[in-house]
Amino acid sequence: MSPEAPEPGTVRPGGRTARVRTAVLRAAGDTLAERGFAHLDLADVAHRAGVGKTTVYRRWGTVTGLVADLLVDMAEQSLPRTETGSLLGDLKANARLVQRTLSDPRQGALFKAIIAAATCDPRTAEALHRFYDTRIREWAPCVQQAVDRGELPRGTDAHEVVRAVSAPLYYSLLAGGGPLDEAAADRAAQAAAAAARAGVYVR
Amino acid sequence: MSPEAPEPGTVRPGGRTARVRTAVLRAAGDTLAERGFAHLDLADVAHRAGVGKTTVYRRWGTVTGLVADLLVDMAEQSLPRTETGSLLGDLKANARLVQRTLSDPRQGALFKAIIAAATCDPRTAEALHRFYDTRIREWAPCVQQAVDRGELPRGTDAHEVVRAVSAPLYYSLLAGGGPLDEAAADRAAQAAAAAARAGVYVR
DNA sequence: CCCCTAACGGAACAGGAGTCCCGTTATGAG
DNA sequence: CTCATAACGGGACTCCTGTTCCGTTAGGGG
Repeated sequence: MSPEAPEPGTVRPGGRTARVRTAVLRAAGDTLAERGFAHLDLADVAHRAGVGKTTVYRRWGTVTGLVADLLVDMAEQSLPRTETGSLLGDLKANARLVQRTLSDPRQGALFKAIIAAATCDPRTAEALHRFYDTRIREWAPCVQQAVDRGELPRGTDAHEVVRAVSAPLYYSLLAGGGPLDEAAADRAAQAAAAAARAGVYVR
Repeated sequence: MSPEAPEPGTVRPGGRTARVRTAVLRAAGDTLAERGFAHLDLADVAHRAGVGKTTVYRRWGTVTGLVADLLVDMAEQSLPRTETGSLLGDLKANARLVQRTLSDPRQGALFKAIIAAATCDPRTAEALHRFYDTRIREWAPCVQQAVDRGELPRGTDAHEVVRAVSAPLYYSLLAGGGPLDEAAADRAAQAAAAAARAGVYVR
């Protein structure tokens, strides 16, 4: 993201730099959620963060660059999954977590903006992939446990199952078609479980 | 879309106006696929279309407005679905159609750009919803036929099943995770069929 | 075929996003 | 504590996106 890598001297990630990063990323998230990707002005972000405009342009350069860094930050704060003991219970918990996130006005708008940014820039897309990878890795074990318990066929691709839970919820967010409520979340979980039991995700 | 509705005089949708619209929408699709949503300049679109810059700004105003009109145009040209006689065959045909569209460099990039535009503007989002609605309405009958044949439980929501086929393919396009090949298309179709057979989409 | 005017086109204009320059602050090594 | 310098901040500057003005072209009713 930073335009030029500092070669000669020492890097200084201490105090001020970290504080600026935190403030800017926070302001970026807020502004992105409110105004959306298209109407985002880096000068506005800088003003909100109480930081010089030049600083934002120097460290992140573009809107997509800023979003990419925001995603790295978001991936670091992954919440632990809950365990219910059954495959369907775990998948429903995951589905409802995603559903609540996307339904929330701020978070939903933020994700829309992030997705928009990712479609416009390869680096940001890569950051988004890594973000989802982190989330999926967190939830995959509950599928693997179901395989071990004999609830699902051997060789089931755990990651594919977890992705299958999220997919219809994101589709609702972006393409419309039905409200994004708990019923939709439960349907997503049940559909993924049914397909997995039928052996669709055996690799 | 048009900034102001002409009230007093007569509207003239004839010859020249239609020609300009066609040329501009074509140029918009090309430019959108090549440069993406973020780096789209309406002046560039106008130049490609061999049309005055002022005309584009007057009729469409913004990038999102132009994309919205492009979606109306795309929805009008919906291709007829194929019929294979079995539920899984029909769903696979649908899945592969979507997969081929999204895999194609031009079409894939175009859809990414359109989705980005839709996340930035409510009107464009509405146009995108209508577009998918058109497509889903086209394919829903094959699910309904399966219900009538007794392949699926009564009361199955045909639209939900069709959406379930597309969802994972769009998820792959936007969030990554696995190649967007024929195997992925077949998996999407099989998963939707399995979930539908299990009664997940009974309303 | 003629005329009114909807719609288009060129060019000048204005506003704002992003860049550059240079002085100031504060980090962290010695 | 001191100093070299990484990192920040303010403000002027540039260029490009979008607007406005007005003259020109062509659709379609009479």
